[in-house]
Amino acid sequence: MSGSSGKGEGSGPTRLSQVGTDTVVAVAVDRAGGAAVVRADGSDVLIEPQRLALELGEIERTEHPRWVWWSIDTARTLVDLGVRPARCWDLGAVHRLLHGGWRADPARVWAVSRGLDPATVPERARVDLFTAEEPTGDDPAVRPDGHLAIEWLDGGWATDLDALRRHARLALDVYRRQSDALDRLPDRPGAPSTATSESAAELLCAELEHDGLPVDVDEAERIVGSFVGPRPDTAEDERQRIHDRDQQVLQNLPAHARDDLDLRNPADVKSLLRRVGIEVPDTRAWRLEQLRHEHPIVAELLRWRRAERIATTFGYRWLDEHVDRGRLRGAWSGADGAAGRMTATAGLHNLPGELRPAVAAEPGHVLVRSDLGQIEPRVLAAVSGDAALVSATRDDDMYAPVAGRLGVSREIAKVAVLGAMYGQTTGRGAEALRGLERAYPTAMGFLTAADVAAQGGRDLRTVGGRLVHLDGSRHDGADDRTERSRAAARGRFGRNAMIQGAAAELFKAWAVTVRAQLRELGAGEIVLCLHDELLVHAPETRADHTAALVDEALQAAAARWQRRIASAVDVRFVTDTAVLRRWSDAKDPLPLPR
DNA sequence: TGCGGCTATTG
DNA sequence: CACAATAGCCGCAG
Repeated sequence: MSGSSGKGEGSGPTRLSQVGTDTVVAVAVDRAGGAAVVRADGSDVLIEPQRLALELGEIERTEHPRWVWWSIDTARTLVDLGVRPARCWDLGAVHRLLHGGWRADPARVWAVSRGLDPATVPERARVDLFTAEEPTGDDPAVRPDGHLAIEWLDGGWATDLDALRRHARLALDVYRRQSDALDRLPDRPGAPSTATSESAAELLCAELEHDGLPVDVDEAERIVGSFVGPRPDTAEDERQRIHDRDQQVLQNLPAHARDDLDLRNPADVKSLLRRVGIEVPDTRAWRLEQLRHEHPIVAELLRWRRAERIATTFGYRWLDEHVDRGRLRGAWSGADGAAGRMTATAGLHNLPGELRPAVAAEPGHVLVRSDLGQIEPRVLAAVSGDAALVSATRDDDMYAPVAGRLGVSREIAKVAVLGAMYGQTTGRGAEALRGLERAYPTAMGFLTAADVAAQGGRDLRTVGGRLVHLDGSRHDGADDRTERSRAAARGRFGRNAMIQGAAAELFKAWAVTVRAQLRELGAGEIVLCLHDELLVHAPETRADHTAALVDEALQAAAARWQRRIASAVDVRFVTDTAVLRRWSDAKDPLPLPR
């Protein structure tokens, strides 16, 4: 599948508009204005707003197309309408894959797809000064200089059907160009496959935002209350609570020393500790933990920190803001700016362990929790093609054979492997690192190559084709030592991005495979993605079925993902899957219903 | 009001 | 206390 672009008429390449055997249609939709669907053969369907759900649903059922759209905004609108397509192509997501970075607004995606300098993309304010530059060409959405016209520039989305049809046609044009670019990417034969799974992941994000994570609100309130007391009735009440909690710590000091001490100010905490004879370079919890027995105020302080954290970040205000009708909802992103992991707001990705009992299946349902075991070292074996490391992945615990080969304990082997992937050069794993170099030279060479390239400020690409941009610019006035430390940091970042990024691609391939199969079988819905862990909310009666589906989906996704790698290898990936009532029940799973 | 530093949580 | 993320509060510069 190479990009033989035929003779072009006008400007665009005329490559066949298909991914595999997919039928491709572009869609532009606006809830108030309707939708335009444009097929690859140029035919189109215009849909009035009141018939959106009906007709879009009908196209999905009868044509089963791959839907092309500009960004996750379209996915959100469709999900909102109750339309959940099986397959899609998200121009914004593919743009980020091909070109890196975070910004993927239509004006930018369009410009870059046509080889225009993104720095010349006009901004709204500038365009206003040059109204003479209003579109005059064949397509009123495209300016004479090749950039998208004013209607696109500030998120403005024209809502009449003619404009929507133009948006869809232009989307199809960008799709063809992106598809070509992916086919031509050197040494990344899997890039087109990454593009479709990254697109589906973006759609999954829209669904996660819509569906939310099931929360037992009473339990959540109970847990928050156990840290910070009952809900304050008034603002004054709340201030009093905060004061009381502060005094609980400060009463350990003589009265005259309590004033002017702010527990929220690290410098004040240092001087507080100095008063009781404790000198510390910083006041982080792990450091204070070791001094717990030195003075009673240390334990009080740690307890205060815990409560303060719940009160400020995961307290009643957090519940009120993010939990609605029993679901915790946040904004999801399919790929962060660095290596391409999914991200989420509203605490979905950093919920403290104490709050996990509040994440619970609804009546008649269960949570199927599944996580990938040792995903990063397994991914390292796959992307580097290191035969010895690949054979270590046959073990359920791949650190065991590594430890055996190195002649060190499992713990040391683990620290060394993780250290190699993070770029650690000192500490306990440092000596074992030399052993790794001898035993797994191909894997270590892969990491070193990424490190060296990144130190030099050269951009990298993950095995799936994601561009990881590195800023190699020198800062004026930075001395040699500073510059060396910046280069080293870039090296660690680049080395890790190749692993974390590839792992994120595998994870998303798994997640969207699970999504597709759940959809077909009505066996539940994904409610959380957590880097290497999936949470599926499933009907109780399908619990064992759903658990099996999740495991089988990994094998299918991992096989497809490995076929993306030029030096195809056979790494074993493993899951740990359990059926639970509450997220916290991981240690005590439900027996599967017979 | 915006930003860097510090802190805490997660994978 | 390496790699990544979100998020709160504080002090300080503008």
